[in-house]
Amino acid sequence: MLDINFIRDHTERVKKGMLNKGEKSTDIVDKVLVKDEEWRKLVTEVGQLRADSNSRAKEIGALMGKGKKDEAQKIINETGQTKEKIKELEELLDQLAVERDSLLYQIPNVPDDSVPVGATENDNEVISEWGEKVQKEWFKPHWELASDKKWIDFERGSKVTGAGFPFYVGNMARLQRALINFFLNEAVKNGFTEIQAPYFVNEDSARGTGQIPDKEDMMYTMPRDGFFAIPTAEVPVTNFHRDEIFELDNLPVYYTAYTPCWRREAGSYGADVRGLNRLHQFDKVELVKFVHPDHSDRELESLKEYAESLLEKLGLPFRTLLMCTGDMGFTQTKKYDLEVWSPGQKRWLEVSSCSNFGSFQARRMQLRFRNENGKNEIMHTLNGSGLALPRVVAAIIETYQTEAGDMKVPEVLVPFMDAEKI
RNA sequence: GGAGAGAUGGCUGAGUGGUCGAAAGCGCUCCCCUGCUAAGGGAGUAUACUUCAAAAGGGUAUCGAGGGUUCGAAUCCCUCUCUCUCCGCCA
Repeated sequence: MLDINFIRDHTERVKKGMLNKGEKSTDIVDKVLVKDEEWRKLVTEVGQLRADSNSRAKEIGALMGKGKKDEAQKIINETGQTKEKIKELEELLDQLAVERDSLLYQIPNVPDDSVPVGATENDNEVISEWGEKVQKEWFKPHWELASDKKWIDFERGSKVTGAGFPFYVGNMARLQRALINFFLNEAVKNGFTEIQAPYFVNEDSARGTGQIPDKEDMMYTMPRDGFFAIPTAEVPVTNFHRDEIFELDNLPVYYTAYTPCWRREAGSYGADVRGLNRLHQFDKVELVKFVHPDHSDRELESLKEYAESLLEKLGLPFRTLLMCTGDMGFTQTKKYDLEVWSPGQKRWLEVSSCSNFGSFQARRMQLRFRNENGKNEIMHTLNGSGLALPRVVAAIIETYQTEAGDMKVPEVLVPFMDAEKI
């Protein structure tokens, strides 16, 4: 959520950001300012009433102490209406705060100035491309190879759980494990602390990173226990430090975590969802950064560059996109997507998304640090995939396939696989 | 799952209805003393919101969370959460 004071001071900028992100109307900004105005007026009023009431109570206490019960009783008799009035206004105050906050939650983060203004994915900017796209006539899509080799069992996955929950079998299970190890090792080498996180989170955590109320439908829920299956490790890892205050010297903090991710993907259909392109359960190594607000810009750049280095090491051609305002999402100030080339499908597949959230997530989570002046200040958070497995696996299968129907193992994975070909 | 104990400021820990936002100690910051080290003396040291042009200063709230009783709650009552101990179960 945005800082209400920021909205008050930069109203036009907030509105412009909303429109650029594709919101139809900015009425909500005006509404929230009105609510805030009412709330602040009332807070002062209630404060005064409570001050009166407190000073009376002190007087009574003093009189009682001296044994002057009659005088005390006199004052007690006067307090009746004030008490009722306070109660009444307190209820109104709570209600106003709830209304103000629920409006506040609906205002998206303001895009950074460097983000191109645009409405759809067509307005995203391709900022770099790496690798040579090799194309052979006999190239097959990964699902054909995977089924020939019995590497991925979609049918049994459907039987046991449902569509989008495949089994990985034999060498493919091994390839997945190799990738997870490779990604985690690389991250640790680059200063990220590895952590293992819970796979379920509670409602507060889901709210902290912004899945609630915006993207509730993306998550699987366990109503009996009040848990959500994590749609990404970002949720538990960012919430790891919820409500904490960091010492200045301890920033930045980097984490990496491997977890499965569960997404309902309601409404998805068509050719996009074939094979490994879109699953309900998939594996991902996530990267999360907690940083000083002055550094989040450059931290995003280094995060993106790190994610790119993984694809380079795997020898997979890819391109990097700077997402336009309309395609970047509610909570981000700036976002890069990495797309790997899928030669079997002849299309780009998103495998990483690196985002700067500014203070948007941190404010909800009360994630603060003690700044240069000894004051508590909201920090900035970032995250990125490093990387999501299924589409990387798809690209590896397709890129490294041989005419005989085998697959060469990418060089960096050979030590993890104990095999050069599968 | 059963039984019991507990949750107070950065930490330890006092406080069972009336100047308690909270004793004391530790830690931390500043100052003084001391030619090193050690020790000693003094002052300060929570957060959020609000008021104010700003600072200073006010005000309000916060003793796990939420509700209640009362003129007044850290203190009494109810609900919840978490932690610890014992028993049971268990990878």
